[in-house]
Parts: sequence; structure tokens; C-alpha cells
Amino acid sequence: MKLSALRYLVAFADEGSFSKAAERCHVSQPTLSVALQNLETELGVSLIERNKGHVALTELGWQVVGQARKALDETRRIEQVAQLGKDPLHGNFRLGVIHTIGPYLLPELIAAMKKVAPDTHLFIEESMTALLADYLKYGTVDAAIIALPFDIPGIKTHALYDEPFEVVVPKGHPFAKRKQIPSCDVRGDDVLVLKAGNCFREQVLDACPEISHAEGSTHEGHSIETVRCMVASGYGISVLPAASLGGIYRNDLVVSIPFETPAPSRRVALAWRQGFTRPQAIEAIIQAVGMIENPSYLHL
Amino acid sequence: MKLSALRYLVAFADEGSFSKAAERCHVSQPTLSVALQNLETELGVSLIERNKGHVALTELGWQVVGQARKALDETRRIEQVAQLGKDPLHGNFRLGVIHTIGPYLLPELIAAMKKVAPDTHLFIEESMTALLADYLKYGTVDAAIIALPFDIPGIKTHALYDEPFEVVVPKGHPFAKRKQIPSCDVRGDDVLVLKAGNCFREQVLDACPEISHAEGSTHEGHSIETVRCMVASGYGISVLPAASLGGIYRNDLVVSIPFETPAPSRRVALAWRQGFTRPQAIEAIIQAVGMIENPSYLHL
DNA sequence: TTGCTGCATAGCCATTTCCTATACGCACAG
DNA sequence: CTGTGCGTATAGGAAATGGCTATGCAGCAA
Repeated sequence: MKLSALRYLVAFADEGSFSKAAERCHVSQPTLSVALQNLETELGVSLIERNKGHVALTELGWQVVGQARKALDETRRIEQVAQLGKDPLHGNFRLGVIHTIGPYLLPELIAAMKKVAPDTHLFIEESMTALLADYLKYGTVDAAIIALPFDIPGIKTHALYDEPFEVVVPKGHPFAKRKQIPSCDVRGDDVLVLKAGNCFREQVLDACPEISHAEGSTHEGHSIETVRCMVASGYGISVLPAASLGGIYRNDLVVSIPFETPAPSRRVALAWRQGFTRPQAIEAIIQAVGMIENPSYLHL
Repeated sequence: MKLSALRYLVAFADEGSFSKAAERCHVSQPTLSVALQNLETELGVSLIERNKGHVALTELGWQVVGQARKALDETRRIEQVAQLGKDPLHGNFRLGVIHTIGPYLLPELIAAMKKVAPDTHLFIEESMTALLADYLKYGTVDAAIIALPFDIPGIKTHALYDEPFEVVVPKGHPFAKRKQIPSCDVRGDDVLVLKAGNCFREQVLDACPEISHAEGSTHEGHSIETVRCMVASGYGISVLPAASLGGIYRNDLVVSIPFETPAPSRRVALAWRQGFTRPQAIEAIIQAVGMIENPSYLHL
């Protein structure tokens, strides 16, 4: 079945003559005539009654014309859908974020995106770095916010900001009154770290190599919030990213103290597939991050 | 836009790979690959994100696929409509009837058609012979029941039955007690006839040439029912077709008397365009007329 | 590295599609 | 009755299309 033949048929129904229909369709009369004959042959029915000196649609012809109109309408709507979708800032955008950043960045990021790209609807996928890498690769997410380094073939990144780490101790801990702490003071087996798989665990261990970190020990937490509660409960001290300690996450049960400069930190970046078709949406996210006011991290 | 490209796109959405989609569509991988590239170019958007080692639909791609499915569904339904319509006894049939036959034949004809072709839905168009001829010609009706002769180029006819005429007089009229009347007795200026345009008027004047028939006189009626009422009211006598005098149309205000044999009559026929595409429906009507029991006319 | 898989590209061929020219039938006018 | 105009069908040829095979190239697994 050819869409052109359907258009010819509808034109014939509207014009009531082969010649007029051909004119309307910008084809010659024989072209349209033959095309309709073929359509009838293909469907195995007679759509047009050809009489000496007069032609008209058959009863069935009218039914087919009606259905053909619907089909043509739906195909026209394909073009409309494509046209609407041409705006790269319109439609859904699937954004992955690592667990140790999501809760502390997203509320403000989403608010900023509403201003930068109000028609972009963010779907958030929170996970761990390794999984997000796969998601990115296979297109499950369009982009991801992760911590560098993030060197994956075919994936591009753009640094967003640096996030310093801070030491977290329970109220009344000997460190609690100090203004700054050197990283070498964070050591021993009472330092709580995240469980394996969270990239932040490795980043902390890199920053404070003297932490004792037997994997599977009771001094591991599933999430930053768990660790914070464990610190508050006196299980030990920890090192957490600044964003998880400021703003609405500040509380009275724990005390956070900056490291001595140069404070250990991680560089947070946006990552996306090289072939991603909406670079403008990537730009919008970068711009939205830059718009966040009073962030608990260091703008680049 | 090509329907094949839409099918390829949907197949790709289902299979997630060019090769598998090509296999499903029974075409080679390059064919499908190129077709989708062309579709993207035509729509001016990117539907598929091509990465090294991995391809996937874009957000917009999914939207277009959804719309493409609808369009393909509607085109498939065209074939279904055609398939259903292949039954020539299914669907609408527009039947024209002249005024002087319609009310007296249709009730029984419609009942008979319900048995012969229950899926044929009759649309009735009641009019005068000349108009029906045009309707037939231009396809406004599919067939017409008229009185012979009806010689029109491109129109075929099939005689259905002979309908004798009868003399109608008011109760108490001198003719009322006679068993038979010779046509020469029907004469003068108190014979009521139909107005010009009704073919039955000419048929009566042919049968009884001695009727005085100044056109536009007060002795003309618009319809058989009007004439019957005029006879009942004592305006004169008339000649009417037997079918309008029997059955439910028999009443006590007028008396109908047969003509002497050979009684004047008219031959009623079915007429249709030579090129009409559903001859089976024509056959069904002829058969339905033959099925009518106890008709007020003479089966051939 | 090597082979395998999967998509893109190139070149070729068959088919399709559209055109012009022409034939044919009908209607209308002279 | 005949010529002319209108409308559709048919025929033949040119151009465009759609399909194929062969091949290139990148990623991935062994």
C-alpha cells in the first residue's frame, strides 16, 4: 500500500474526477488513474464505479476513503510530533546521579532547570558510579552527574564544581572544638566509611590513607545519611562531602570541621554519550548548576 | 514519507538493532539502515542515537515510533475495511423508487430483503422518474424501481412485475356496482389524474385516451393519496394502480373496479447502471420482489 | 592479536513511478 | 450528422527509487 495512492483516492473523493484530483495532487491524470487501479487491485475490491461519461465512488469506496483519511491524518501527525520534538529542550531527559550527590544537589538543580529549560522534564535515576556508567552507555540515562575521574570510551564529561570533604564528629568529641583538621589526623579504625561500591569511599580513603578499612567491618554504612546517624550515635567519626553537611542537612547532633588547606575534595562532573542528540540539554544542565546560589561547594 | 520506513522504524524499536529489525522486515541490513537515515533526514530530526557499539532510540524517537504505530494501524484497517466490504450484500444500498410505487411496494420489499440479504441496508429515495434517471446516472442511487419504458444509455433494466390499473369511483357512483369497465368508458373532464411529471399520469392517459386533461386543471392531484381523497370527496373518478388499492390501502370511501380485459397495466422494473459494482445486490432485490406473497400485482 | 558482530557506505541492478503522447467514448454545438 | 471539447484509459520511455551484494570500520570477546 502506498501513501500516495491514498492521497490520490481522497483527492478523487473530494474532487469527483480523475483530472481534478490529479491536478490537486500535482501529478498527471494517467499517473493518478493507474495508481487508483493498482490500489483497487491490491485491495481486491472496486472503489470507483467507471461508467461511460461518469465516474463515482462506490459505497465501499466511501468507507475506504474514510479510513484512508484517518491513516493520512496519523501520518501527518508523525511530522507534527517530529516538529514539536525539534526543540532539544522539550521533552523528557533522564539524568543519572550518584547516591552521594543526588539528595544534596538535586533540589536546587531541579529548581534551576525550571528556569533554564522549563519544558525539559527531568527523570532522575540515582545509583552508583559503575551502574551509571552502564546506564549511560546503553542509553538508559541521557547524562549522569558523577565524580571524576570518569574515563569511559565514547563518554564525554564536563567538570561542574569542586566539593571539599569535611570531618564529621559527634557532639563533645575531642575534635569538635578544632577549627581545622589535617588529613593525617583522620586515622585508625573508628573512622566510618561507605560500603564498597560507592565511589566516595575510595575518594575518602585516597584523601586519608591512614584510615583502617577492613572491608565488611561494622564501621561501614550504606549511605551518607546512615553514616551521619552512626556518627551521631557515637560509633566513630567520618569524612563526608560538604554538600551533605550544609543547608537543610546541618543538624545539632554532629559537628563538621574543615580539613586543613589544601582540603581534600572531589571534582563533580556531568557525563554524556558523545553521540547524544540533544547537546543543548547538556548545556542547560551545566548552566543550571552554575545558577545555584550559595552552594555548599566551590564553583570552578 | 514511506510506509515501509515507518515499518522499519517500529521494527527497530521492537528489536533494538538494525540487523534484527532488517531480518524481521525481510530486507537487508543496509536497506533498513539507509531507509531510516532518509526518514530522519526527511523529518529533520534525530530518531536514533548512533554510538560506537551501541544504538538506541532517542526520546523523540520513541514519540515518533508511537505515532508511527498508530499510522500503521490505521493503514492496516484500510485493508480490513476492504475485506469486510468484499461481501457485495454487506453495507448500504441506495434504492430510488417512483412515488406511485414506493408506499405500496416498499413495506413488503424491505421485509423480503431482510431475509434475502440481511446485511444490506437499504436507503430509500422516493422521487419522479426523470429525477431518478439523473440520480441513477450520477450515482446518487445505486438502483431504482421505475415503470417501463426506461431506455437510458448505460442503464440496464430488469422487469419485475405487471401492475394492472383499476377504476376508482366514490361510493354510490353509477359505476360502483359494475364488475368490469371498458377503458373507453373512462372519459371526460371529471377523471382525476396526477400532475405533470408523474409518469403514471402519462400511463393513464395512454390507457384511456379519451380523458380530457387540460394541464393545471383542478382535476389534478399531487399524489395517489390526494387523488384517492379527491375521489372519496366526490370530485370525480380516477384510474389508479392496483397496488395502491389493495391490502392496507383498501377503504370504504371509494370503490375500485377492474378494467375489462385486457386491462391496461404498467410494467414495473428495476434499473441500474451498467457499471455498477455489486450486481449481487441487484439480484437480491429481484429475488426479494419475487418472494412477496399475495401481491396486488401480477408476477411475470 | 584474531575473529566476530553490527552499522555505514558504495556501486549496481530491477522495479517502480511518473511523464508525454495517444486512443477512445461521450456530450454538445453548429 | 459531424466536428470539437472533455474526461478517462492505455502505451512506451525516462528518471527515480528501493533493494541487493560487497566492503569498510569500530567495538568486543577470546
